[in-house]
Amino acid sequence: MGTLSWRASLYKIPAGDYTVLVTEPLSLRDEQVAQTRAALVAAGRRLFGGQGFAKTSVDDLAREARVTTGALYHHFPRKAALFEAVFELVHRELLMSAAEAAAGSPDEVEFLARAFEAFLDSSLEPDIQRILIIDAPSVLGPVRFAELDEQYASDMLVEALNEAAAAGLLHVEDPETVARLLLGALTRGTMMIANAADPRAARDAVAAGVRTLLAGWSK
Amino acid sequence: MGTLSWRASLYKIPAGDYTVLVTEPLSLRDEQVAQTRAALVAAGRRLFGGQGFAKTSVDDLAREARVTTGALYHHFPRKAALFEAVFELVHRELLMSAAEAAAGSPDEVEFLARAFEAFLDSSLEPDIQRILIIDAPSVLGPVRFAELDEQYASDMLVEALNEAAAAGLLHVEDPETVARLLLGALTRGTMMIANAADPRAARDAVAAGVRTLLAGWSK
DNA sequence: TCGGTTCACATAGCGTCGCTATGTGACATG
DNA sequence: CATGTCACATAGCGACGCTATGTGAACCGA
Repeated sequence: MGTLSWRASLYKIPAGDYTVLVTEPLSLRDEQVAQTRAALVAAGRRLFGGQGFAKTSVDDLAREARVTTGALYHHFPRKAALFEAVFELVHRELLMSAAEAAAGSPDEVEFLARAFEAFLDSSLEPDIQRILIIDAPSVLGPVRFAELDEQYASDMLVEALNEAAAAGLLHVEDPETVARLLLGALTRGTMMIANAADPRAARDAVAAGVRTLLAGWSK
Repeated sequence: MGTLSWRASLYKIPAGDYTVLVTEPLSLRDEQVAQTRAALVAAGRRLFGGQGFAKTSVDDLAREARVTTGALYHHFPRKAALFEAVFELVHRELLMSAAEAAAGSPDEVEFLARAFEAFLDSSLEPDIQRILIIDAPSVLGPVRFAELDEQYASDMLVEALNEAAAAGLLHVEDPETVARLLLGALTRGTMMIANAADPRAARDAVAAGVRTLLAGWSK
């Protein structure tokens, strides 16, 4: 436990359990520590997702987590560091649900299309959009945002593109670049959907557009 | 002058002159007012572009514009309102330079490709990226950002797509959606470029990727 | 030309925010 | 059981966004 940094993901939340870096059983005290941290991250998820980063004060966060600001600053050196933990959590959930939704696809291209649509569905929830798309770039800064986004989204997409290419289904010269561009298109698609008068219709329109993009690379 | 709101774009800056809503000659006093406003917007452009919205204080802005904070709040009701004026200015400049760079293209598809590359070149300048891409969504909020982005970018893109489709060069079913997706891909492309170890190489890779996207819709 | 009105800006200060310095008590350790 | 550690709590500082109010110059009708 001694080397457990604030960046490590050791906490329990209703959506699932993640234990990283630590394999041995935790003492009672360490469990309470993890609980406090989890409460802070959960509070961050609710408040950042609901009203955005700027309008959420550190006092709000501490109150929502039923701790004091001192506890918050014991776990996270800055307000933005708590946001980063929330960002990672939400991103991980999003990836998992997308992969789950796309599992069992008949081929690699269909896997991509289904994963994209799952991504779009998630962004029907405005809190996810607020955290991952609206606030993250400015709060984390462009450099850190690019690092995390690469780690959580781009890498997986590159892998999927490469598999589809290996299967002979897609013709992609530069998967690294294409993955970012696709991700950008998807991101903007989510903003369209979230702000559309008819989100359901917008979702279907974006999904069709993305499938058209994929079709453009088909052999 | 009486109905001139803070949203109106009446100022002079080194990059060009914009006079909106007012056609009759200005009095000396009105010119000084426009000068003050221009100084504030110019200061906002420098500071917001250099250090970002959050790290730029209202005092910084007033000092840079060589006025007091009272003057700033006389022209703009909130700090974010000054940012919005800067956003509109930069966006307009970007559109004009992109259209200029693409003028004289042999066909509509080539016009699009050249305009896109001009857009990418502009984002080699980190201040433009910081304002238009990183900070704008969170500062303006998703709703206002979507409105402005539609007004300044999407509409023009939709028009260009429709022209290309009318010329029989592109097969686009839903130009509205495709425009947003393309714009999203471009936006992410600019982030790639700005954070790349070799921006020039990244620029060419993104440009090639975007041309591939367009090729996917070619007949 | 003169009086009053307007208004562009200056000045001072309030409430809130992010963050820090310091205190404290429970628990782990030998 | 004594001692150290550490997970928090408490208090407060400096900076920030914004507002209330003051002021002087420019405009305007008589």
